[in-house]
Amino acid sequence: MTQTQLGTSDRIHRAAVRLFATHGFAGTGIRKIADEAGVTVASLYHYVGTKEELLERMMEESMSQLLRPARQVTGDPVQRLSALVDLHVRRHARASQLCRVGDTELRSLSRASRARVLALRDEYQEIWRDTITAGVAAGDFTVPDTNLAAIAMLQMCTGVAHWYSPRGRMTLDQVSTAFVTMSLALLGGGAGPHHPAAAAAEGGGLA
Amino acid sequence: MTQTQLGTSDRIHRAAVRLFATHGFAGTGIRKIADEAGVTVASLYHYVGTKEELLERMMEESMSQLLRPARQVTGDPVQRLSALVDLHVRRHARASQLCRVGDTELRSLSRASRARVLALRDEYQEIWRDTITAGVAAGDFTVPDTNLAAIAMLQMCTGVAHWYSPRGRMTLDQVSTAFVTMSLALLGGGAGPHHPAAAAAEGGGLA
Amino acid sequence: MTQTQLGTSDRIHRAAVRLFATHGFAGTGIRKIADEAGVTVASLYHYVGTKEELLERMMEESMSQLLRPARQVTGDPVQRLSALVDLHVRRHARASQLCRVGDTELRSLSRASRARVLALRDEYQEIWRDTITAGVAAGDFTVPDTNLAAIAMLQMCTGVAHWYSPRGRMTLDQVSTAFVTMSLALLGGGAGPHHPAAAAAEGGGLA
Amino acid sequence: MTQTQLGTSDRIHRAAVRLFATHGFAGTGIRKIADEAGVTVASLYHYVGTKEELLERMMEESMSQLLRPARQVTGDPVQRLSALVDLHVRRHARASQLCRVGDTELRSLSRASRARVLALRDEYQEIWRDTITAGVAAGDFTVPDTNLAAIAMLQMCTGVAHWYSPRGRMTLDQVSTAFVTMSLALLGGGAGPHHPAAAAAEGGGLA
DNA sequence: TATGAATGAGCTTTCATTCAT
DNA sequence: CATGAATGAAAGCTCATTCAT
Repeated sequence: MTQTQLGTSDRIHRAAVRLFATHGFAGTGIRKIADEAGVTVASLYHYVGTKEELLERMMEESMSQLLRPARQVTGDPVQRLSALVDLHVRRHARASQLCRVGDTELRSLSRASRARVLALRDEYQEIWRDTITAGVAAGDFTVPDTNLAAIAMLQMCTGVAHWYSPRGRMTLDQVSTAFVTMSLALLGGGAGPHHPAAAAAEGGGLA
Repeated sequence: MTQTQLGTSDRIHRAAVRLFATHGFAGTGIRKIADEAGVTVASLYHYVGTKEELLERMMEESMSQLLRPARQVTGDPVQRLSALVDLHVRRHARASQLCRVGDTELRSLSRASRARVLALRDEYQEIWRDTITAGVAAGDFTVPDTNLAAIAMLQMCTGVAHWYSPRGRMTLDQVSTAFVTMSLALLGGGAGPHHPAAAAAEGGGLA
Repeated sequence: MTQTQLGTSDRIHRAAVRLFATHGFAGTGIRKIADEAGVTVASLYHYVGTKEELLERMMEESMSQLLRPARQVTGDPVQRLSALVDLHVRRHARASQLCRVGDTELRSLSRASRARVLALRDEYQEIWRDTITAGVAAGDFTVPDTNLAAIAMLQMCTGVAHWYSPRGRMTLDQVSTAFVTMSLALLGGGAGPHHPAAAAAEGGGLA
Repeated sequence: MTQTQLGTSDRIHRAAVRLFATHGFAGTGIRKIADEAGVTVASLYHYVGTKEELLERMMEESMSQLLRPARQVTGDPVQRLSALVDLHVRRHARASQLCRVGDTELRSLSRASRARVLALRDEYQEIWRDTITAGVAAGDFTVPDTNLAAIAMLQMCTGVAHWYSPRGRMTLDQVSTAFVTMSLALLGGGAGPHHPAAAAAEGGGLA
């Protein structure tokens, strides 16, 4: 019910995401996209413009949908870090194809739009870095190097997009919980009761 | 001075690695490879077979140079895990282009050679998994899920190939040490004195 | 005047027939076909598929246009044989280029479509063989070997495609009559009044 | 015993004949010829020169080995015609590959050497025509058109190269006899005792 | 809104040939 | 004698894109 009768433009975008994720931007022809979306090539150009424009929109969407919720994370460093991991993991599991494209195809963007996407990414990483820095300052975390830890954890959580399947061995909740646990461990803090899902499930108390 | 007079075949392969890493397999034309290597297109075909054969050789080399030393890691679980992280990080820092290709271009291989590379990769991951399992059994590690931990750590260490630069803020030794520390933390074990580089540095080994 | 405004696809096919007949399939480049047809190479591919598909269509058309009328030949063996020779000679004179391609380029077909064309050819030859066999049974023909005679006569009549010209010494009617005469002689029957053209000319048929 | 230790040049020529006959001149690469002959490409050039030179020698050999014995045929028209058919059929059966190349690849020759080969072919056809003309004058043959008969019969006999196999249903003697019989029938003369093989077998009398 | 037609530039690969050793 | 190396040209085919209708 949420989305009946997908619009033509959306159909094209979905097809493109699927194909870019599977074969890469350079490895995907617009003919294949049009076929997959069930439109003619000329129609494709009518709706979405250039192949690169398709990618640009995809990349910016990919990054901003990660960034927007991250901006609103609040709480103490442990809570914030947990929330960031949770958001990142869930999004990379649920929108894995889009996330994979976002991760891989920076190189395929024009200089101008690469800069735009990089700015978003930098802001996103900054949020992670700041959280860790705050946690270290508060004595919650102990890491060899703040920046390194941020990058390492981001990479670790991003990997989810490559293997998660809703039909897999673990539920998404379990996966997310595990990643929060591992992340907090990595940061030298105990794997406390701070997992957002757990918190939500419990009813919120610190316990 | 270390390597004078690179052979033509090697020059081609280096050029291909560089370009595949930067623009992807599909995004790289053989003309560009030939140009970069300083040979004509026809000469390129005299030395290497198809563009895909170029990739195949690259991928298999990439995986086996990771696998070979990993097979010979010994010691208790903590030592072994530390050594695996060290090897992985160092290789991804030193041969970052090749490693990036190895990571990204599985999709560009034919079914047959993809299977061959995947077999190597599976063996490699198995070594990590086994080490973690052993560490858990020995009481050294505590993880939410062994398999998940292995994948997560691999992903985390692989990321090094994307940002490490010899002219960066940290030396490779520092980077490696930091990753070992974070890995052991993630596994719930203390960051003891087991880092190979550290061990070598303090214990007064041969060199 | 007979055919105004040839379609693009037809222009391409005609050009291909002309060139394949003259230089052979392997000796003809698609660039030359496109030039000859007055289109760009890319346009050529918009209309026809592969170069091989061009040949396939040509070969099947070549054989079926020979086979279709042959299937409907009726009368006593002498009449039927005369009609077969007449049809074969006329077609090889009128569509000489297509027939030459049909004769020469079986080797250039893929296994699959070669089989398809060979099936048509076999059926065609079977009609000739059956006619001769019937004539022998009826006492009209005397040949050393039925199969040999069929092949020999086919080859003989096929040759017309190599030398006939509408501006030559003999009219097509004369050529056809001569081949019917020689064929019946070869078969040991008199060159009676059974030539289709002759019959039409004398008997005062419809036209 | 007749030919042990084939010379390199001969090996190359045989390979070329085989391949040209099967795939055509334009469809055969020199690399394949070299491979088939077991030499390097450079060696091939050392021994036989250009691909076109290879074809030229082949074509001229093909025609002159047909022409030379034909020049020496003697006897009355029936005997001569019978001998010509016998020679043509036997050669096209025994050297079928070379004959097929000779028949098909005139188009692949340069203008100059095509002229040379055509001169030989014209002389050869002239012998056939003269024989038929003489037979007609002598009252032995009756044909609608001398030239047409010559061409038709040549084409008919040439066909042998396309289907004869030493492991086939009929011996070469039988095939040749049948073609002589059919030829004489075509020419309106009885299938008398003039077949060369038969004559040789009998001991020569007219009977 | 929708599409068939059209195209220049590019793709990967093979071609016949030469030449230094 | 023999060969690996090298090459410009051409092969068949696909590319992303435009445009008239």
